[in-house]
Amino acid sequence: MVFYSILISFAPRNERSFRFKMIDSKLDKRTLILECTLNLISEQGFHGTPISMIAQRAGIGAGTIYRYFANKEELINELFKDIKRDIIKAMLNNYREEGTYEERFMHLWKNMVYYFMEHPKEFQFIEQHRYAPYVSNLTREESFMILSPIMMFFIESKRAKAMKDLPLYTIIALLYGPIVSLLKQHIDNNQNLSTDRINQAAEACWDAVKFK
Amino acid sequence: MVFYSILISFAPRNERSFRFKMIDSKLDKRTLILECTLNLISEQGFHGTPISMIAQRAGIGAGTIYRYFANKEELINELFKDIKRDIIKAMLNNYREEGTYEERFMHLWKNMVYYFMEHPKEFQFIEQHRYAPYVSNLTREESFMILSPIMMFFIESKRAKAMKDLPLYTIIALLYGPIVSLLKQHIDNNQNLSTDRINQAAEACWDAVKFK
Amino acid sequence: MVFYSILISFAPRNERSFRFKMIDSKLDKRTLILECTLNLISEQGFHGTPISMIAQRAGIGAGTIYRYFANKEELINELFKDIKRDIIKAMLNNYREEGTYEERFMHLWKNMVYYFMEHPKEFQFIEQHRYAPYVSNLTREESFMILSPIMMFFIESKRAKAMKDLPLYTIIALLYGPIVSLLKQHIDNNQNLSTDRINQAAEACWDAVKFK
Amino acid sequence: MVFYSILISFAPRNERSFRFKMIDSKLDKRTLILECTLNLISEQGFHGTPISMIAQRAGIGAGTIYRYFANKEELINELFKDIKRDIIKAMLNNYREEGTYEERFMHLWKNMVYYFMEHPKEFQFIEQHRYAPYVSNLTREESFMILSPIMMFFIESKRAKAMKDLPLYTIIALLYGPIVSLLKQHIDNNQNLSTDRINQAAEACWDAVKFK
DNA sequence: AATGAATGAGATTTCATTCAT
DNA sequence: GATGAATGAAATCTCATTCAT
Repeated sequence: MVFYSILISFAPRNERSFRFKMIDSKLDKRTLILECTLNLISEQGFHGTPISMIAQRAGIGAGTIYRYFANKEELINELFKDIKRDIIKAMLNNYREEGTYEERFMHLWKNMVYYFMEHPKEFQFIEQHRYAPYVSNLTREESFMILSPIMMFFIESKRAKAMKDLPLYTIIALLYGPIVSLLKQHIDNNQNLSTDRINQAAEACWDAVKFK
Repeated sequence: MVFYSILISFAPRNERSFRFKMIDSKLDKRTLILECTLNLISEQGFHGTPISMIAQRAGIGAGTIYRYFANKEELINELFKDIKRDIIKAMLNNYREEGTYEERFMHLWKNMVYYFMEHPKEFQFIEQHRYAPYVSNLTREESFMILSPIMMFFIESKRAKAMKDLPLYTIIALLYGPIVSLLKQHIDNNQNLSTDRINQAAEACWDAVKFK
Repeated sequence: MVFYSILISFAPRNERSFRFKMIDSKLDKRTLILECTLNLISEQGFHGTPISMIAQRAGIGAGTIYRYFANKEELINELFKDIKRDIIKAMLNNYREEGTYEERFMHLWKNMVYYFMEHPKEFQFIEQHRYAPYVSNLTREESFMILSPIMMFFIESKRAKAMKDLPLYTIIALLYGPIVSLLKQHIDNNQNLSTDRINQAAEACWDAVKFK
Repeated sequence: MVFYSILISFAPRNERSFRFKMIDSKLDKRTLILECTLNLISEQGFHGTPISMIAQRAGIGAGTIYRYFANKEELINELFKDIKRDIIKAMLNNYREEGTYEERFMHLWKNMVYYFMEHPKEFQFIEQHRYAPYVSNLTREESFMILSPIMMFFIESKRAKAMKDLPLYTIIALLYGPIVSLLKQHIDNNQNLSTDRINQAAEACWDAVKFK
């Protein structure tokens, strides 16, 4: 469940992350490796992407990757975490705690849809690797560390009788589940996501959870 | 998009299925291999499940697997197809074209949830392998061959003004997406799916698509 | 050196060979297996011809082959020996110990060329497997058992000062070597062997060995 | 037809050959692999020479071989091409376009015999793999690219009425065929090739093709 | 720090041979 | 006698990881 797993991984940046924006060739290379990994995995699949191919694409030596990541598992893992951070960031883009609950929901929900539409590789990667053993372990560890603004929004909405009094996780399923399905249709099945379809679906999602 | 891909694969049973219940050691072995594969993949993941391990678990020689499946890809593929057939069968279990549209929806929707709850390995496998290259090809090939009762139900519901006039694929996303999310919570995150939660979610899904 | 190895393998038929012409289903099957083996090897190469394929082509069970041949090596071996016998037989076809030495040489030499032209599979098989370890051992064992009419012809020709006084094996090389080369050209390189080319070459070979 | 296929492969040396004499560990390893392959194949036969054995003999890891050759077929192929180059080089050793045609023929012909006598493994390998599918393709591709000095020599000899007016390929068969046969006797059958026998055979070959 | 050649464990797959039917 | 399913040893090949340069 990505929505959930995204929310909970809104953890404080570690040392590495702090240096993230510095113009630091070491971190540039780290980012480069992650980008090449994402691109190659979305092109060739996980099986078809050996470390040597990532190195070649990145224009570096294979051994160099091991200066940034302990092993292939950690590389995938870090990529997963980085993408989750980006998703959260995108979803909260321009989000203000004002307006009606419906308006705020629409903002968050559509932000996510548009982010995924603009980043299909990230979407596919997250969906594909959700079940990988290392990812789920990680997720669980981080699970109760953070309560993100989005979780807060749901809780507040329920309290304010704007949303049905459903279990938090049921709400997440009702709102995030359709996003995944719509995007898979969009990406895989050529069931194009027009602005109209997005708006209709957003409304329907709200109908599912809004207080009657 | 599994809901969809499941629907369209409601093809007539092939020879194999007919002979299925015969006490036929050859078919027993085929089934045995598929079962061991499913179990091992759900335990060890796809990467952690070499052919040799499947053979060992099944108590047969590794080469024997190649008498039943041309290669590992075909084995996974056949497993995927078999599970899809079972899911469809389960969803249509006791389904009758009578009662209100809401009642009929509840029947289909809950059938699917319960099937997945009772078959978590199958659920995980289907979700995990949706992106595998062979699967998407398969899906597309079968895509327009069959119009299942479920698709018919959606179309009829719209015509009868029981459901909103949304694109068919939007409806599917709104109804199937939450199932996937709920089940992932159930299986991965220990967010248990009680009968209450299921009923609440079913109602909310209906709220999302029902004609207002 | 096939010419040589052919000559010396003109051994008395063993029990099996005696029954060869009987209408004996066991022997028919043996012959069938050998024929299919030869055909498949010439089509698919030795590597591409597993026992199971031979069995399939012959329309019999794989296990059955093991009733006729102890193992694959023996099968190839027997095929080799059978073909050698046929070649000898063909070369001596209509051969009479009369006429000039040149005439008798022409008869033998052309018989062999024509036989190979009509049996390219046999030719290729013999050439291909000359080096197989089992074959060379065999050849050596049989080597000094038989003095064939052809060897006799060479010896007599030398004695009669019709041929140069060259070592027997030199004569064989001078006469058989060009046959192999010509046939490889014919089969591989589309350097067609016309009657003219054959006659010219036969004459040239005779020029090589005839007494001056 | 090797004589021919040798002649036509007298291509300009590639990069590899240039760097050949440099003390370059990478090329040393490539050469090492080829040498071990040739030795093992001549000892154990093609079937009896798995990659792992080559690696062991070369004292390197099995995977290393795949850094130099894409697969086993390419390894054999490269070995074939390398040997062909060496043969051509040997045959033209000290060859000058002067003297009588007979003298020049003797030089070329004996050079080849002596090279093969000194390199029996190379001889056997070339003879053994002439029929391999990849080799014949190769040969054909290169077929019309090069007109070697040897072909020129034959053509010129015919024009000068030093040789009979036979088709070029017939001449090749008459001269190369006996070489193969003689060497097989020498190597397989212990029919030793003395200088006398070589000289006699060379003369006889010349008798076969010389203008009368 | 960066490289990429080398490694070798391990994966997939083939196939000669056996043996229960 | 015939069969062909089953076997499993062995072959080819891949690739994550190491380490000398």
